Amino acid sequence: MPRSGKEARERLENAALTLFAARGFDAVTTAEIAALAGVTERTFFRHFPDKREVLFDGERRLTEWVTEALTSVPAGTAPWPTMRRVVDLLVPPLEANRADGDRLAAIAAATPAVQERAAAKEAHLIGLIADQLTARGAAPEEASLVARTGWGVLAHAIGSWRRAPGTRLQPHVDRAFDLLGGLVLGPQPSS
Amino acid sequence: MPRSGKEARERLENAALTLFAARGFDAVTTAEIAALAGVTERTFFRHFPDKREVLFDGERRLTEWVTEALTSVPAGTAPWPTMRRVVDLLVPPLEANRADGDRLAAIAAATPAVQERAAAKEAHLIGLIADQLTARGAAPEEASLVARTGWGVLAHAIGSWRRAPGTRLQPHVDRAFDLLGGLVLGPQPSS
DNA sequence: CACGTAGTGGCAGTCACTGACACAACGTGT
DNA sequence: ACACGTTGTGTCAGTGACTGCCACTACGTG
Repeated sequence: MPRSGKEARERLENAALTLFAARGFDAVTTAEIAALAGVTERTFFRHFPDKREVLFDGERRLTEWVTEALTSVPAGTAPWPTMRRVVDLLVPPLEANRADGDRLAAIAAATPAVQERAAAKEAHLIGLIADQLTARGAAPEEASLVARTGWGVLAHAIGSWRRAPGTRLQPHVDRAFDLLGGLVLGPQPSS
Repeated sequence: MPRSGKEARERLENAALTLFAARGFDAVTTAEIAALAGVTERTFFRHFPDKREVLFDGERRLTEWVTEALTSVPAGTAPWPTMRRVVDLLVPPLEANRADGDRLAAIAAATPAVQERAAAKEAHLIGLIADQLTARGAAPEEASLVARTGWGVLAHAIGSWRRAPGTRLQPHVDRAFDLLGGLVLGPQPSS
């Protein structure tokens, strides 16, 4: 009885998150998720390519935020300032969806398989940023390094933000960028 | 008939690499690998926790190289110069084992599951470096950022090294570090 | 009211991976 | 020479993620 197709997908997602929260990712079977959502296991795999992907449904927006941030930066801006601006633009949506991020981080911390998927998504996103920077005129080599480093700074900032409850993300981002600048400049290697 | 236990493991690894090279990772079953190695499928899983891990057996040495490099840096050295030195020390072993790295990269490029595992291993290694930097007296926040960024530079250098056949790794590393320094310094953001 | 389409159920099957038990090869001590 | 613990292995049954195939049912459109 296909009401709209999207309803089933949402029921599946809710069922999965509920069960994962209650018993952990590994102790839940896809059949159970489907049963709680009122559909068949087969239908689960019609909406999600695999069991882990249910957790990353909200992360699709992250890609959109990144793309939107990139297009909003004036053309002609150099790669590194562009990346810095993109990170700043990502702060508001990330703060607004902290709950989702925390939930995913909690499950990932307890589930290697989920951790792997998260790491792969991150790597993929870095590649996407590098491609878009290149499309904006940056040298490919430079774009890749900027994307890696800039995202690394953001990821680091998010990490310390998560470990400091009650704080805002932006200061962590600023501190991380400042720290990076100080490191690369400060202790000048003699070689 | 346990000759030494290690023999079987090596036969399994060779069998797996042979089959993967011939037909691709996904088209090979663990039963086939075991059969070619002259053992049972069960024995395969006694030597390797899962199918993908056969590919990363050589990567165990990477962790050792990193640890050795870190311990060889004189105590008291600041985090960022330490990281820079570690990367330099990793160049020789990485160059010596380029074939292994290329083989793994080729399979990973064609197999998402292997790519995921590689990304996860990289993330884990970054965490390990951060921990060891912290143990050497660095502030945890600084250690984490240094490990992320330094490894990012190395990964980027390895990437361009792979795309430039016949070149040495060290120049790519030097160029990446210089490029990073120029970026962070050069175009000073007005904000 | 016929008709194409999208979403679903049902089913059989593959494959990665695990637990439990029994057995064979070795090393060691007596 | 013999008992014994250890280690590596074979065998078997089982779970669970994931897929292909076919039939069916709701729905929108003309």
